Amino acid sequence: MQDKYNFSEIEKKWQDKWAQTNAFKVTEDPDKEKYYVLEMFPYPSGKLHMGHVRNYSNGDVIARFKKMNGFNVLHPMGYDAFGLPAENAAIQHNVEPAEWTWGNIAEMNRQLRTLGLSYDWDREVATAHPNYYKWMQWIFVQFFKKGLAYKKESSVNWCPSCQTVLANEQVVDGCCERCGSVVGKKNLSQWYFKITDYAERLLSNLDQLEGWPNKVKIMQRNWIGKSHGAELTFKIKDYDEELTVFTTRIDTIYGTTFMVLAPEYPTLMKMVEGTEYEKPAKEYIERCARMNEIERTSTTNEKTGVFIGKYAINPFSGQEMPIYIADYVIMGYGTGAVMGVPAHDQRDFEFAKKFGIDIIPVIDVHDPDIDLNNLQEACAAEGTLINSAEFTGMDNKEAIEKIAEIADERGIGRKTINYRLRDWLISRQRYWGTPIPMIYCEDCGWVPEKEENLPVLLPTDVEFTGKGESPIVTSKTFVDTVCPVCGKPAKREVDTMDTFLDSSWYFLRYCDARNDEAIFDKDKVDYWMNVDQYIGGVEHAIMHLMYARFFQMALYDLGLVKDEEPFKNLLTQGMVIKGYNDSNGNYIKAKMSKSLGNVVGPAEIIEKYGADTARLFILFAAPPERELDWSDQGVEGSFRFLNRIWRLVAEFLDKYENKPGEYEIRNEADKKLNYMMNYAVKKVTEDVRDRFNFNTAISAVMELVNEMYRYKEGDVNDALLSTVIRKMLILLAPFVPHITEELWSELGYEGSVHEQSWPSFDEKALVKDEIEIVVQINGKNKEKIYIPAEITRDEMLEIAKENDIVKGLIQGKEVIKMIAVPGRLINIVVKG
RNA sequence: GCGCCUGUGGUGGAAUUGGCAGACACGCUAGAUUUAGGUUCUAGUGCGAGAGCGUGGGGGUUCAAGUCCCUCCAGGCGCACCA
Repeated sequence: MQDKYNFSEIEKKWQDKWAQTNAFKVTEDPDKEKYYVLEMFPYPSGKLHMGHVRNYSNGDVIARFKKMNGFNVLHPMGYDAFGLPAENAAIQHNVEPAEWTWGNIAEMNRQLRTLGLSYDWDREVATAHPNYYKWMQWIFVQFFKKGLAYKKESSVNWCPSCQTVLANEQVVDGCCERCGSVVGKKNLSQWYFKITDYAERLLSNLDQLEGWPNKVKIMQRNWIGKSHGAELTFKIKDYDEELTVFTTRIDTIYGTTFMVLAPEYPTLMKMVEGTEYEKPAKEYIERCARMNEIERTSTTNEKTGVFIGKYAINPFSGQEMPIYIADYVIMGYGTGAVMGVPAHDQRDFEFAKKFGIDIIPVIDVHDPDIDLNNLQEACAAEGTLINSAEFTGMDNKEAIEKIAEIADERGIGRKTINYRLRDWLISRQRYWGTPIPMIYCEDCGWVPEKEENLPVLLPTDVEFTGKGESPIVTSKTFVDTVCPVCGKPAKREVDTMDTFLDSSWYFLRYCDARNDEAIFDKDKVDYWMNVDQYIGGVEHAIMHLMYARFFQMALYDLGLVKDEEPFKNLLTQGMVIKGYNDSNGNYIKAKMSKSLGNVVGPAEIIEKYGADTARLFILFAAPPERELDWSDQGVEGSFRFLNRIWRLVAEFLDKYENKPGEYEIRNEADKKLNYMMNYAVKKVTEDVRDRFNFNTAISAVMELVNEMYRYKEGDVNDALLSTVIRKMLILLAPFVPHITEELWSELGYEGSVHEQSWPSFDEKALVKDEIEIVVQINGKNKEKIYIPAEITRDEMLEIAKENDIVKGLIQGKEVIKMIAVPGRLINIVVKG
């Protein structure tokens, strides 16, 4: 055996071998328990970064561990291959998006293989491949037929830089999630998915997702934004229209002194038409329309608005209340109309102050610090109703129920629920995406392409200008077609789908990735789904993870899958960060990024130390959910540990014969090593299986290796040492697959270390005869005593009291209490 | 503003059920090996001269608190004029 740990040679050798033998191919096996482990698939940018390496290393440990524990493991990989960068490459470098994408995928495949990951490559998918997007279009058609896809014109988020619309979820702080440009508004006719039909299920199912991090569930709950309240209808004085508002505080109805409509309120202009209020209203609405999302939603803005000359009638008090337009009311939430209760809502309070509207307190909050008749700010607390006719004196929670009930009886309102979640806008004015398989016919309207004609292929005769509409309109072959229903000339939809659709069901396609006849075979999906362990970054907490849940539910309703939820357990891994010195020389830790110059590429680490070292460092430096602080010195340390193992095995083979099996425990040294070995097996098993604490699992093996180094300097029991080495290699195999495979073969073992079953541990070896017990006096550590392990509480205390140091410390003092915790400590409480 | 998370040596982190704080690793110090550097090996390494003191600060519960409760501070994340 070579003295030197020649990682590059070893890693290449085994990667080739695994590829040739298709080592990680799996098929359905009803006799075995299945385990589906999935890492979020990458966008094929062409270059792997450390975040990818961390993601896939985590998944690979779990996959290999589960396989060694007897599970039939599905561990696939693929590419989220549609998207804007390919199109930008086309504009900037004049390369076809397809060519650019397939080239990147080939390059990423090569890089992924250098990491030694246990994927079943036969199941690889790429969403930009017609074999994949054919079924994406098929799903769209099913959704359309079920009424889940519809087209409507409305004011949408428009990114002026990407030249496309964005979903609500893709607007972050008023800016485009992708490019950071300030998002504007535009009226366009676009395709939507009715995700709001699923709001309640998306919300309530979260409770069943016990294997999901709380943080993600809370974020989804907030995003869905369920709000209990009531709708209430107001008549308008001398005008034949009613206004309906949504409110969570119908108990404050007697404190309502004005009404506010959103600038986009549909019948607004009709209300002011031909009156003196038409001009100011129009000006105000236009001013709002010009504002971008940031200006519009800034909470620091002073309230603005204009009176429209009409009065609503409070259905309970009969009072006439002026109606205003104000931009603090949003058309997208509730009804776009709000009842103004300045005494008990801060925004209404500010508005009322500015416009000199009455502030009538109707809830007594029983707080001596608050003067209800001279409020300095709105008071939103619970309390007792005042100034509220027959409801005065009622508890406000009771009043919420009662008033809604009466409104219902009178036919002017009812209890209702509102969600913040909006329907999902899925059209994109882009080329490099799945074509929406819809056709517009003058007579038949929007009709889907016939299923036998799918896929609707992306045309290749297009020009990439980067301006305005979808580049597909420039195709001479795509747009004109015939109506699938009546056969008359018709036009195809030129927009493509949001790429988040592609990634909302790829985990299902992996179950049967090469099926040309159907989206997938139901038996196969029923066997593999759900995903037992999903792993990815927390940045996907809302969009991807909610869209995928929506798809799964909709497909469930179509009878295509057997569960409503796709991902049983979710692991959200932390970012990879690295310290750097900023322009002032301060040391700052931040996410690896090109602009900060604190990037370490996987390729350079693999070249210098090998994939096993890169994996080991990443797995050892922090538990998966935390941020990972990149440290070049830490990488050196991991490399050192692998060299240490290499030398240990080399020296062993030099001196002894490898003969694992029966061995005798001859002395204390044997016993200690045997203990450490069993302890490591127990620790690694439990840390990986129950907690994904890979860092502490690795540290347990490090302790074992340290013990082996001590042990080999003494009287060596070669059968025992052979066994320890064998088990150590198996324990490390999921983390560092190449070096363990090489050493396995050097030791003369048949087959692959990765085919071995996971070792068990001997409980008996973990029982110690004598244990160390801490003796505390008044809770302070004073002495350590060694006592037999099997001993009663009373015997423990006797031994402690006989100890000279303890005796001295309690002499002349009154012993008040003695506490003995078997196996841990003794605490003697004394006075005086 | 609301919601959530995190604060432990010089550094990354450990302490799983309230029971020896600092496992393991990095770094550092000394020594050995080496012509030298590197590698490797050995010993030491929370602070303090010491009794002691130590898990962001303050308070509490308990025989016992990194862990439970209250409160404040700092950093991070999410949502945000959501009626």
